[in-house]
Amino acid sequence: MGLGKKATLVDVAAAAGVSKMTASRALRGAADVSKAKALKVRQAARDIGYVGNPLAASLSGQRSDLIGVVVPSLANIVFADVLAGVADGIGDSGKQPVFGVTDYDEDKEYDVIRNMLSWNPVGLIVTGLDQPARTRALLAGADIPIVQIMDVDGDPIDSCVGFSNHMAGDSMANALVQAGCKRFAYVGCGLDRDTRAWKRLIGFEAGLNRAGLSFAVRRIDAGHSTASTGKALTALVMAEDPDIDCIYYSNDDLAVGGAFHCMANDILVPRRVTLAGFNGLDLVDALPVNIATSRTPRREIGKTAAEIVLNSAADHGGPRKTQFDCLPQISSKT
Amino acid sequence: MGLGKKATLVDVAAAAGVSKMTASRALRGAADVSKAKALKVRQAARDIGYVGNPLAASLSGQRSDLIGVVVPSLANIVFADVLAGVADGIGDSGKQPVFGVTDYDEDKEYDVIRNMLSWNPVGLIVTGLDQPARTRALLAGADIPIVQIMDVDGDPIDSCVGFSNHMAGDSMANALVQAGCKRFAYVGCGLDRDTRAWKRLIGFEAGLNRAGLSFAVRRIDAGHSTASTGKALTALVMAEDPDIDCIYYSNDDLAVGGAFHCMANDILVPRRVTLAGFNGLDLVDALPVNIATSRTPRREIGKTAAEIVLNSAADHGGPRKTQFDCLPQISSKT
DNA sequence: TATGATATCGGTACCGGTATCGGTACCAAA
DNA sequence: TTTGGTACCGATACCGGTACCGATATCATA
Repeated sequence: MGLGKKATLVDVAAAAGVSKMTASRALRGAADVSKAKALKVRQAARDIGYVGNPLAASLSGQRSDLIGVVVPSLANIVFADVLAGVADGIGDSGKQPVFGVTDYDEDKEYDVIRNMLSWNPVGLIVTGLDQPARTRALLAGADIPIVQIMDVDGDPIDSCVGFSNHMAGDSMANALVQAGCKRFAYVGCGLDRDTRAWKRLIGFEAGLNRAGLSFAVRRIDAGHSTASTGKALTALVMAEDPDIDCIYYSNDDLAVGGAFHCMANDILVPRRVTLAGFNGLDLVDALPVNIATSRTPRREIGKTAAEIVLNSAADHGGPRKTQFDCLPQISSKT
Repeated sequence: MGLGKKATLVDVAAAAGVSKMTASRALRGAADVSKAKALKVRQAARDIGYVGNPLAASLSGQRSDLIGVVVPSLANIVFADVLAGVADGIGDSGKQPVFGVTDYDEDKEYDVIRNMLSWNPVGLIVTGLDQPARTRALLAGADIPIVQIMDVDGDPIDSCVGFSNHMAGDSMANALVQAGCKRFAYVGCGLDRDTRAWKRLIGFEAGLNRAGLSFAVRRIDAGHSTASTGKALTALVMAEDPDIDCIYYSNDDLAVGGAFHCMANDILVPRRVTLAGFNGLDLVDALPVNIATSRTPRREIGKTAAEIVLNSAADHGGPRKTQFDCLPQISSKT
């Protein structure tokens, strides 16, 4: 198995006939190394297959090339897109993303962040703006760039990039009222944990209120946001109040389930009932019926966040705040 | 920001009035420490908020508490489930999972694995059995447990846990033939990269051949496996050969798109045409029409893989191979 | 020729832990 | 009292890099 020890920097140095220190500098592309020796070192490194030990480098240099990314869940495609965006933004900068998942659990989030911090990354990207105080303190205490994403409704610790969930809900309500919807229901899952979905709900209600309306039915469930639960909850809601002509869901997964319920029961969408979700999943585009949604710029968010981390080494211009739009996409009832 | 230096082991040791070494032992719960001092050390650590530096520990101890997990994509819920299973299997063992994504790219896979190895993890879980030679060499050279997952059709480097894609395809073909399907089409995406999907196709064809049948149409596309592409490709296939009465997809995402196409065009499923996917997504259960699928034990796979890594420290009983079943789920045409 | 500046290098001291091994202290057996 | 064993503890040497600073060589300028 482990055929001999791995090559270290001293091996490279020996092979190149220079000191360990010069080898280190050459490999890192630092200045103050003559072209000739730099070349020789790189050659030697390649010859003996030197890989480098990030552990030692980080321990010594106080900094690693890691960028921590903390998301609440991987079961939601949305965050996969965010991660892809981050990878995009990192590009070939030599940095490397590491992921942490919190399952929407504050304690787990704290642990994950603390753990990430102990690997002294160059920066941290965390989902959401509403961490509890001790987590905020932890984040604020680490003097590396912190970028909070997916939300701008609140007080960022450092930088933040996202969209306003409140406004997204509000403008969706407007659009639906404009489209002629009269009797509204809400279906959501896991709102106790997901403060962003909660903000959308509040925003939506604000929009309704402004039009003199309010929810006829509100069904907030503890289950997972899946098509199955969306289907089941939709059945419940429509049984409870058959006159409902619009249902707003906390996200597209549930809304798709609602669409399935309608299809299975020959309820015309959107003519008879309008369904509105959130995120703008690809799935929604393919659906045989039209349901409303708001496309979230998740990939762009990930990319921008990564760029902020990368740049904040250079520009010490303090925190940056980037806000994207998140407008409703909706087809008329006809 | 960075208020003073972080507490280190020597601080703890000083506070507890013992040597650095004793503090280290006490904190790790090692033997050879008196109850009294161990208690004092732990107390001191808590008092000054000592966190510990995994970088230093790994560098010194030759071993970190990381478990690397390499998956091809996060855009596919399947791997999110695998990751969840891994987290499950790790439990509170103190180990920590780190993820790497390859995008089905061999070079990227090599890089990701090499990088992970350099953090000397306790073990590696990688997707698939068909890595190119240099990647296999890399893996084999690292003397830590390697667990290859999601596939058993081939020659594992060390341990492996998964199911037979070949058999899954074969038995699905059988089931569909039994159900009365006569004229078959295949729709798949990214087969050049995803060798497991390829194996399913081969297995499926073997099953068909045994029944004296073969594909009337085969549509292999380079796009991504999404409902949208599934929908589009289904339209193409059915236009090309209107007599098709069964379509096998490389996975559920595409199959769901196919279902959407049929719903939008009033094509009865499964009466007129039977659709078969792969993975057993939750989405499929909620769908208003019945489509066939094979439920993959992805969560169990992740969990088992993690357990193998965890245990292989103890039992040096060599590689383990765990094979799950992956049987077709299909409803009759009536 | 002496002097100072500039470009390159190497020695050494860490970074924050862990492994190793050589003491002590203490108690039972000889 | 001596001997031997056990339980516990600490000094020291690393792990594999990087930061810092002093040393050397070369070359232009005085």
